[in-house]
Amino acid sequence: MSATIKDVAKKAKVSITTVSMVLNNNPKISEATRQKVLKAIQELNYYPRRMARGLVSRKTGNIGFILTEDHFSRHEPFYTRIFLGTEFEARELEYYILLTTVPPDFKPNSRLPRFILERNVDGIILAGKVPHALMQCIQQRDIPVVFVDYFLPDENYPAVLIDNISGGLLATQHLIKCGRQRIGFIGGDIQHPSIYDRYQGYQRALEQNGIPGQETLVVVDEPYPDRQSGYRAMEKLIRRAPDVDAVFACNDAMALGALQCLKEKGKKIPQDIALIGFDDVEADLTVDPSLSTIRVNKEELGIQAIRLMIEILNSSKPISRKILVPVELVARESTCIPEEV
Amino acid sequence: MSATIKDVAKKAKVSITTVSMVLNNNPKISEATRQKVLKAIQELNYYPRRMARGLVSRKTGNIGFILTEDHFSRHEPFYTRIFLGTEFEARELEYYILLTTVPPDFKPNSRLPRFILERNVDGIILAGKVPHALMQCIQQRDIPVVFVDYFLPDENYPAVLIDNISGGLLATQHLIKCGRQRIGFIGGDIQHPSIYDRYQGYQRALEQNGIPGQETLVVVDEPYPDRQSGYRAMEKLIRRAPDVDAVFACNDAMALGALQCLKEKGKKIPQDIALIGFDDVEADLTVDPSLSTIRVNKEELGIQAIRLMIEILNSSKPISRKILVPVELVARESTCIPEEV
DNA sequence: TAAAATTGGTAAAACGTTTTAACAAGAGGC
DNA sequence: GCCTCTTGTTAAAACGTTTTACCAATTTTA
Repeated sequence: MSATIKDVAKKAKVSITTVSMVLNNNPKISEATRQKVLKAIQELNYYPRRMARGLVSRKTGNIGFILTEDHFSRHEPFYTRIFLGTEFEARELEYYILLTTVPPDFKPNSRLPRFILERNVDGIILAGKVPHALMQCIQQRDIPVVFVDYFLPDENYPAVLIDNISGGLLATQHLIKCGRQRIGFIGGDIQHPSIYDRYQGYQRALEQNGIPGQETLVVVDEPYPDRQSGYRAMEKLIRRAPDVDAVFACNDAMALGALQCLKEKGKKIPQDIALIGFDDVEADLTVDPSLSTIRVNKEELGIQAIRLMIEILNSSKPISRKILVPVELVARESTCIPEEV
Repeated sequence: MSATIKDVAKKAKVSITTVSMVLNNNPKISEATRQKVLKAIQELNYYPRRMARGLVSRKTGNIGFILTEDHFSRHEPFYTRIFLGTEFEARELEYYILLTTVPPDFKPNSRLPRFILERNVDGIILAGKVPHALMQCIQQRDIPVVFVDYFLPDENYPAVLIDNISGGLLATQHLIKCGRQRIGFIGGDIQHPSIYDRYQGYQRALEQNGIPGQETLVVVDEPYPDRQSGYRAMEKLIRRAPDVDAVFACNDAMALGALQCLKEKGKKIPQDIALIGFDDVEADLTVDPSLSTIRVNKEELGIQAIRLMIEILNSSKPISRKILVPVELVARESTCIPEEV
């Protein structure tokens, strides 16, 4: 078996306590003994076991990452990239990430993620919309949390968020610059803070340009923003407002659904209708025409979440900062009329 | 504080040992006491702490995942997808993955991954080529390992591998079916088992079709198979064999470099030269013409690795099975001459 | 110079489990 | 009716750290 703290103490002729104090950089230890202990540690190739340490210190060195099942699949690149961002940064800052998913319909008596039951994380990152019942369970065990790309409007939790308002503004301004005036908005549940903010940006851009908003141009009655709902919303929009000449979809998934719908209806994009999404996922480039969008740096969201979490873990007082990650317009074929050759 | 095993024992009026035995499904416990204990556990909402459990049982419930730094970045989708595969499956089988990277030039006295020093994993998955010095360190601590997409030819470790020979065969047969006869091969270090096997498949396909192999058509003196080396290898190949009419690149990164080179030289693809890669990464679709390739199910590699690892962890005797994950031809524009309209 | 404070260190308790060894109580063999 | 086996349970040791409470020696204060 490999060396334990006991072996080090014996070799350095000091007590176990002293070795522990050296390990934890306790300033009460004199330089002389510190060196003595350090030498023994090196000679024995000693390194403290995480499990022994964690049992008494109640620190695990792990950060939990929770998302709903529908947000973690090989077809959902968005949250996966955020997760990878947390992995990048956690590695840097000497933490490990434990990932788990929960069912979207998590009930108060559903089985909690194992790492919570086992007390195997110091804090939890919640990515995307999380079931409210889960939040309550976490809250009552008071484990520190950081939200990513979601937050509860009433409560004051720390969160890392996309600058959705700016994104909505950018997207809509771009459509206006392309000469469009009848600009539609299609979204999922408008109660979702991200979608709401993107909608706010849309509204503000219209106002700034003196374009009157119109209810018929806004379709936000789909519960979940995916391709299917994008298709349906687009169908509805074009039925209600046949003269629509541009569409801002609340995310790329819906935009791609809308694109399919428009193609089937024989609309030319962008000539008849310009289309812009939000997120910038890989699929945007594989469709024809390629999809303009608002680029979100997904890894950055994860990185910031880890930094914030670790700041919280090291702080004695509560922190409830919100961090806004900036976005960027990516103009592609779906909004830019190609030069005639 | 939340309940401990002690509280359960007190409530159920049994010893701590008995509770522990119930938790671990020890058959020596009578049904009556088992029920009594179970009831107490439920009433107290008890769940054993991982850290306490792990300290004595010497099981962590974690599996380490190691790759070299250059294999884990946002521009390297291949190994990232394998990693995600392990996350998918580990979640299913009640393990957590701890990810870390090591420098490609890991030296015998380099700092080992922290989870090894801390004894915080039950086994380690090694993805891609790993430094030999690292392997030796792991070996002498005898931690179970599973290789993914790499193995040491001399040693007999369990491994999950791509069916590279079949892939090389498929790719080359496809080029032959497209009517090509002067088929080049460009690869990185031919010592690398994956590249060697792809080359073997290439050779076999030529043989089967009675096409003589020619040394001038094979360029394998690049050390690392990325875009730059693909560009260089292609330059060299076309200089040595100007009449080459098809190229099989050992992976998509090199193929994409080769594609760029060919375009700059004014070659029409696939008319003048057909091109096929290996791996199937996202970028294949974003280039023009889109790149034909051999698709590797990267998540599947990760999934199989986890299954194999857990089988090893649960087995008393050593297992050194090798699993071959099948591949699939994906014919795109870079090999298929488009119909004239 | 005596009392108080500081410095550098230690023994022992604690963390929450599993594992080991031992032990009653009852069953079966003779 | 004594011995041996089984069955079910337990007390205590062990796992490898950190934390707590205390102590002796030195330095500072009054």
